[in-house]
Amino acid sequence: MKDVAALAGVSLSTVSRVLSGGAAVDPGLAERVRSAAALLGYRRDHTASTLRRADRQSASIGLAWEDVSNPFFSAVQRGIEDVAREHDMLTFVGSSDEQPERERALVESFCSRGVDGLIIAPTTGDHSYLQRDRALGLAIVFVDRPPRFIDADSVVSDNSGGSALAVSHLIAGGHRRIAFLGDRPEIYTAAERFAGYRAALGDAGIPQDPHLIRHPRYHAVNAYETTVDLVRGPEPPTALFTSQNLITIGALRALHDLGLHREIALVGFDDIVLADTVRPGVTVVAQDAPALGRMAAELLFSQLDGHEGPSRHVVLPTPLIERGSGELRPR
Amino acid sequence: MKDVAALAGVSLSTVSRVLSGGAAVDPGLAERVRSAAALLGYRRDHTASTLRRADRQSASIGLAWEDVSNPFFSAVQRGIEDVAREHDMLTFVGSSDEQPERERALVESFCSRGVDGLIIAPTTGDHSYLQRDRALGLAIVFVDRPPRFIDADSVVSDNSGGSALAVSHLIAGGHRRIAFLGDRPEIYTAAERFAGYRAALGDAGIPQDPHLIRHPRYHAVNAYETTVDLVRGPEPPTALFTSQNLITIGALRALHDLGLHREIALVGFDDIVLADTVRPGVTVVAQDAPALGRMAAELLFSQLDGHEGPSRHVVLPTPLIERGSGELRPR
DNA sequence: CTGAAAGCGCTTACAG
DNA sequence: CTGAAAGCGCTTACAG
Repeated sequence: MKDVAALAGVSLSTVSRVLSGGAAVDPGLAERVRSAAALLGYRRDHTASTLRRADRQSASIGLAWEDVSNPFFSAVQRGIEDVAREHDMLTFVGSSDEQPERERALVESFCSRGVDGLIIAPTTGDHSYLQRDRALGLAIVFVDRPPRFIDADSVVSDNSGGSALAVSHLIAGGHRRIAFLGDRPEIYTAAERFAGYRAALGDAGIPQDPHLIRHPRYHAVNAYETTVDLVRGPEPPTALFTSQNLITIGALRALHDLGLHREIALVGFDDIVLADTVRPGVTVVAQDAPALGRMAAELLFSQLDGHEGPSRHVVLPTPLIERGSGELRPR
Repeated sequence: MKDVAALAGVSLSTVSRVLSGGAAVDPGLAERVRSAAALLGYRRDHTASTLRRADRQSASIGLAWEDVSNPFFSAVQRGIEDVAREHDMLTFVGSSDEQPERERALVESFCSRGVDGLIIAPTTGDHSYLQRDRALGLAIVFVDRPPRFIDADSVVSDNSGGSALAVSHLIAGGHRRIAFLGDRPEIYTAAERFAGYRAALGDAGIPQDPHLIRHPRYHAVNAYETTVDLVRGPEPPTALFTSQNLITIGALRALHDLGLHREIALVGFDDIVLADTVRPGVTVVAQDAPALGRMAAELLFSQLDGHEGPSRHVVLPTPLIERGSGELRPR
């Protein structure tokens, strides 16, 4: 900037005023400054600007996902980016791998680089450590799951409602032996989906059978084995409700390998690629990941625009998409 | 930091020395500083530190993808993150949507926030605009595609070799009418894969048939229509080589809908979810996206560690994964 | 080993 | 409208 000022023959103040565009400057001088800047290929140091500016905004936000390579989160991220771009905001992104310490380290890194806001898919754990930064003006929105021990804006899918919808759909198709395959119940989404399953059974007066309730961890391979175990058991289910995308994939592989994909009904939570190409097509209740992201970003920017008042908790619907696997009748 | 110094009863210099950990400080003083910092919940402002430090490193890098929500890029990103974490580096990420202006705006934003390095999946276009920053010490690595008009490190998959492998595999299975479905040939990867297709045909002495060469744009729905058009034509292919994941998905849907998935062979470039669940399983040549990311990150950090010398161009292999669809014989 | 002072690249009251 | 000066939160020669 010094060089630009020297070349244009004006003071640093004037260069700053021209380049930041706010204050009134003589058009002739402004033009001289602009052409000097262009000639030198000058680029403003945004971080130095942030340091001195009154608003102290860095125009960057931090995203903490469970795993950036999970297509669900990358779709959420894309929704956020589309909104952030309109605000000229850049995004830092990192993975917590579901480890609270790692999430916290990530948040620390984001904050020490002066982000204006945080969008977090919270790990299971205590989030009160964010209270302090929040009180100091940091904007925070939680997505996919609500946090614990902190009151803040959140955007989640209707996990229990969507799950109840899925299970009720199977019940309406005549099923009574419906297995539940879900992530560990400590995880909020897993617990909510399990609750939806139980609610739907309860509404229909169907007792829960502990043998049909399984919690394979996350990975598709475990879901595969769990499915094999279930269908080979003494009283196998006539339908499966697989409450997470990787679990759906594992279960689907197992049913196909065993040749049972036309015998045992399946409804999954979360849409998956090729769900409509497999035969029968995979019936799912679908989350709208980009919409979750857009909504989270809008809440965040409204906080940055000065929104006060009680926390907002948005729940997005999860419609049922019928493709065949969920419409198979019990034998 | 002022507050920490006051509470510990030392100068700012001493606090800085203790917290940055380099210089020798009296252990007693150091302890006083550390407990004062802990008491106040002090967090160092990393950007201010960057501004003044001799090395001027911000410990952040920028990633410019075509689309952050494309699972291929999010897998590359994860590979980068794993390496970056070891170096305590944070990553900015954004999408260019294959638009050169958008990529450039993204790079500008990254640079004005002082990133130490850039990993770019380049859009088709001129990248000489990066020369200047590169000369000024910015580390740059290109991934997935090489850049044009700039010499820099790059990491790509063996697009032509993998494609030739795929097509030779079909030829070895007895096919001679093999259709090519690829992205627009202006895109580097598309051109390379097309070259591999032609090379394999040439090696086998099979003439190219223009009717069998199609360039549906990117989206799965176009690939669907192209496939329908191909197989309903007067001299339909007996095999398809679909040279991109979304194209593979579109073609697969079309074959399944038309009931031709056991008649017409298919090999895709890039692995896809459920490829082993569809019947027949989808034969592909697979890229190792996390490995591309890790390698790109390692090249980047070696530049930051002072690597000099000619640019390095890494080509990662793309093995063939046989699952059934590529092993169907011509009727 | 420690502190006072200068300065990184900017912005912003404050005079003029 | 313009410039000289102070200062954002840090680090780093420079004396002591």
